[in-house]
Amino acid sequence: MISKSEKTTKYIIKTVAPIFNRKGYAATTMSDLTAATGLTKGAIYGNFKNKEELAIKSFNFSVNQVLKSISTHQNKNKSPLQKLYLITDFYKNYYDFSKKIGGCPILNTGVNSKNQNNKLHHEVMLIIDKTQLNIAKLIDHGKELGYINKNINSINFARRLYSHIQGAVFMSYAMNDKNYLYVAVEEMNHIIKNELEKA
Amino acid sequence: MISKSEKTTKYIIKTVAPIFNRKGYAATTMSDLTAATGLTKGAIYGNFKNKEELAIKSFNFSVNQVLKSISTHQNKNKSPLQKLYLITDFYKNYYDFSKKIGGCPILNTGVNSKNQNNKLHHEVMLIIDKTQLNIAKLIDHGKELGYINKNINSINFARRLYSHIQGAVFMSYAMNDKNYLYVAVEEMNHIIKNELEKA
DNA sequence: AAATATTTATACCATGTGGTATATTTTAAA
DNA sequence: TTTAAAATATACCACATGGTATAAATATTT
Repeated sequence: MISKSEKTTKYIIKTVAPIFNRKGYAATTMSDLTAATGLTKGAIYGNFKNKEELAIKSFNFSVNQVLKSISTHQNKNKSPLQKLYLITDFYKNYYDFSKKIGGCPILNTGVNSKNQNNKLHHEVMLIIDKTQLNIAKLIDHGKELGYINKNINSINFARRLYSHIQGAVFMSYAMNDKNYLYVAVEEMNHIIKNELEKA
Repeated sequence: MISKSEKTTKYIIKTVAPIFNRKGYAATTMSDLTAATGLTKGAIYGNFKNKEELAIKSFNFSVNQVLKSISTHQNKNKSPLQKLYLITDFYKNYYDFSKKIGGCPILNTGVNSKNQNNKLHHEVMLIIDKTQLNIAKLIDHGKELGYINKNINSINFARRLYSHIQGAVFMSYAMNDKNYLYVAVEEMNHIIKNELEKA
């Protein structure tokens, strides 16, 4: 049996996550949160220890929205190499996708939490590490199946790919221009084909 | 004759710029600024209309520190192609360099000002546009002198280069790892050599 | 249906916020 | 050296901040 507070807890996180994402931890006020949820501070503090706990759970909610969407997108193909291409393909629509959730949570929280909120920043680093590792595992799997060149360093390649994509995510966000993403995806696909794929 | 206020105005900007850069506009309080400068609010508001004006001038100060350093670094060589390599070379040390000024002002303000402060965000876009245009001009000059392949689209290449670098700037910042910059610089140099340089 | 436990609203707290009017001090001009 | 002007400090403003104790309302159990 799901309790009342479990439902409102989820409702608060879902409602509040895009606000934290867009404005950052410090700039988001409790008034923003009560206004958005239609609840009072009493209700919010009844479900969360403090603003920070809510911010961290909101960040993880936003990140999971991204990761789930990538995962779903990847289910279109079984091959690890094709799953890699499906990652870059996902980012073609990331400008519009991330707009709906208040921007890229990794980029926004990565920048906003640095030197500001160690717990949040720690969460960001964990997610980046995890994501890069997942890409590396995909590459390893591709090696095993003989699709991918075994000379390549999986984790290094994953880091390059992620860095490249985040650059385009930032540029498209800062300049309101999806084209940065399109170009970066083309470039990444080119690199995957030339460096990763076996002849 | 330089007036007293001109000196304190510059002193305030110089002192305050890294704080705005690190914390962002909203999270930086007037108390932060009076504490750092050792001046009172009366003094600060005597030299600046409001917090926003000071933030914009601080941003431009931080950006100019970066641009001047790049420019100085570029003076090591006259050739436009070599000047391009000197740009990427500059970013090898950007982790330590930007740390001194509170982080990359383009990245930080680009993210923090989006949907938060339109004037600041506008400044960021102007600087990015200007920087990309300068890179494109360098490429154009290289074409004229016969060093660079004329088939390449200068502004598109400049955008790719900038996007790639900012990705590494973000990753190194978020992950406390200079290696992202080293790898991205190597990759960019490789791309410049293969795509730009005439055989 | 009554009693109990959980959840939410109200009213408040001390402190901090950006900003300003004015007094005081410091600088420059006469 | 006196005087006018410019720059800085003080003291204050109304309002917002994160957070809490407690009362009211709502669910849940008995």
